[in-house]
Amino acid sequence: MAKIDFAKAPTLHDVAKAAGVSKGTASNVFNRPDIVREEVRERVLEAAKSIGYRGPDPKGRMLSAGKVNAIGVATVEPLAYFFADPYARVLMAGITEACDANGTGISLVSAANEEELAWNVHSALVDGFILFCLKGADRLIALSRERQLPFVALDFGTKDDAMSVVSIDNIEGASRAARHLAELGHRRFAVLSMEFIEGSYGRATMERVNAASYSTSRDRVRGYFEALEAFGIDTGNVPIFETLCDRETVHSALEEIFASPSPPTAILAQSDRIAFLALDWFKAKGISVPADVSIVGFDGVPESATSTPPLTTIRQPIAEIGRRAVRAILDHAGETWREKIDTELVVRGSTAPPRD
Amino acid sequence: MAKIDFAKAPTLHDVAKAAGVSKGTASNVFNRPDIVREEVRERVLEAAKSIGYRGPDPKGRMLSAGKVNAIGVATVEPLAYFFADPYARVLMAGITEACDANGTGISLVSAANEEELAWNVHSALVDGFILFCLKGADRLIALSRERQLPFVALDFGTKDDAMSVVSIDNIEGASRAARHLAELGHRRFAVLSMEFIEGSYGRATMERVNAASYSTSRDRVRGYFEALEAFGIDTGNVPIFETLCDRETVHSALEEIFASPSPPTAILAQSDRIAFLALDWFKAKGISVPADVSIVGFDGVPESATSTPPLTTIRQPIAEIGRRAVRAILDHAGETWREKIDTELVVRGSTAPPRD
DNA sequence: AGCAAAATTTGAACCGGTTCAAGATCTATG
DNA sequence: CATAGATCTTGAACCGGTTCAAATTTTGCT
Repeated sequence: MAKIDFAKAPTLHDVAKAAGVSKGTASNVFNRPDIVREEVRERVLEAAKSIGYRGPDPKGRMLSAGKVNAIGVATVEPLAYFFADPYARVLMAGITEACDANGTGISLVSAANEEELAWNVHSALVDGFILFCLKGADRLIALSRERQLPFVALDFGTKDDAMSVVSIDNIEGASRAARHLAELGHRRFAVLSMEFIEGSYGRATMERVNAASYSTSRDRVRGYFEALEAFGIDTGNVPIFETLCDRETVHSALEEIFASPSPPTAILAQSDRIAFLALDWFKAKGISVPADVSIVGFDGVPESATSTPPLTTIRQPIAEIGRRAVRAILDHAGETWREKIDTELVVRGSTAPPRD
Repeated sequence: MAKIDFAKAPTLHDVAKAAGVSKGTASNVFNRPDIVREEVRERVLEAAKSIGYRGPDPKGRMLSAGKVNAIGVATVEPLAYFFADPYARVLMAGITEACDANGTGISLVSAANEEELAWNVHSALVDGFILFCLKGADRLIALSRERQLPFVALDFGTKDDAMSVVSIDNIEGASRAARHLAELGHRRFAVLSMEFIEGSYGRATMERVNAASYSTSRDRVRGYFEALEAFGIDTGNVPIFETLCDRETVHSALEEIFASPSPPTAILAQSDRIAFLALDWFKAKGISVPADVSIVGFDGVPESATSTPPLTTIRQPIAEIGRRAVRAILDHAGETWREKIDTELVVRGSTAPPRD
């Protein structure tokens, strides 16, 4: 195995010396060749070639430029999350697209444990962060603040105004979902929500909803109820079940919901993932969707188009969110940029009028 | 919108001045706090806090350290490819896992057009590259060489010895596939290959195979034939069809293959993707797999487990390849590191004895 | 108190470039 | 031929840290 000595790489200074010019001129040869006399330019280029210099090292350029031309996408999940989760993937597609168009690089920063995350956020070579907030958003935000770089949080409801955010209108989206079902004639509902408070699940009261630390879940409930009330439905009777978006909590919520003497004919699921888990449960129980019960999801991940049945859902323009986040960093670094993007109801096969 | 002035961020120098110590001491406070007298340490920390200094800027650290603690994953596809392609995703999962474990960051570098790619490779702030070679591998390799950083190419057959490579044994893997079919009793085969030469497709002669610029395709053919010959099968009669891994070229190859008076009972597909396209075609034609014809893929992407029927395939340890590539950069920078990883036959539902 | 060893702190050099005011050289014109 | 103006080149300052030999301060002991 030939050992190559990467350390001895020649520097601009070496080139300048070899060509008998100043460092400044040598620098110009590579960055503004037009202002250097042709003869000198060629001499420098030749010298560079002869000593094996391939152009300015980005490390040096970066320091003096003060920027690295890359943005970091940060999350609390392990790095692999970016490539595994459907929502994350579509989002990243949008982010990468916008970065590509701008010649900006992307660094993935994350870490399973708190300490490493702090280090990673503090030491990432980036010009700004896009915070992919799931759990642990607060920590992530605090760390980003410390880093004193522009950052934008994604779709994360927070009361914190002093922060850039690109998000969707959860209330509006949720109310679209509920309105759709109500218009189909449904009158008995149940809500399958994401966590209101980290780690909690089970039947939730409206107090808990209002005390939510995750405003996304809270807003979606509000949106649902707003629409239902417009149809004269007593939302006090609509059960809300908090889940961890996993099989166990979703299924046990459904057990409880359908143990009722007058079970709902329509389910409002706060995410597609929850909806898919519900579809599994219905299938296992021999409950037919949408004949026996309708369900609408939220997010509009690609899989929602191909599930059985295809899922009626509220589509977030996920990729667009990614693109806008990049633009927010690139074009609005330094300001507090807040932007809300519209959602869209996508009617597919999981909703139909109630059996009556 | 409050405009925050990110430019005025205080530097280590400011802190030192404010605390009345030298820059060197201030630096030590953050990097080797133990060697600084407690009283001084606290004075510096206090000064830092009071002027809003949050710790050393990684840009500066990086320059003097000479390394950035991140590796670049480069490909010629647009960035979004990393999040879209199943093979890429599994690979990235492996890469990220290894990086995570090492506290190393990941930068994605790519570009659709040649010029930008060159710029991106030259200016990426990384300590080394993993080259995700698909098309355009040569350019990518040339660029990486120029950058004079350690790099390792992935699963890319090349005659070039002066380069680190982590790859699988294509000959061995392919021969496993063929042997499996031969052992089931098949005697009439056809090969659906990937490109031998960029952009070409259609029936291929053995000359073309041997002249392949993509050695992966070539080696797989060699592996197939090696195994078949061991069963006394005359490989001269086994048709090889080069495809672009897309619907059109795969389907037209199959049209031609099955137009024969004695069509094959077994198909050797050089990638799962090709195999999936073939499954589509068989389904459309009412040809039953594996009753009428058997097919084995190559790669073992996750989808192969859930296709209809589930695909018998040669599983590459894709994630492991990613992990090893990271280790190669991290542990063997500077040497020419070459490593071959074993494949594994995964028997599922797309192969059965021939109808006879 | 006196002195050597141990513990800290300093200051300059360096990492690899970019930038720009000032100086040097060249060109064109009267 | 002199000179203003245009064109190049230089050299020093700067980007934000780290490092280490040398200088300084403390500490431990007699």
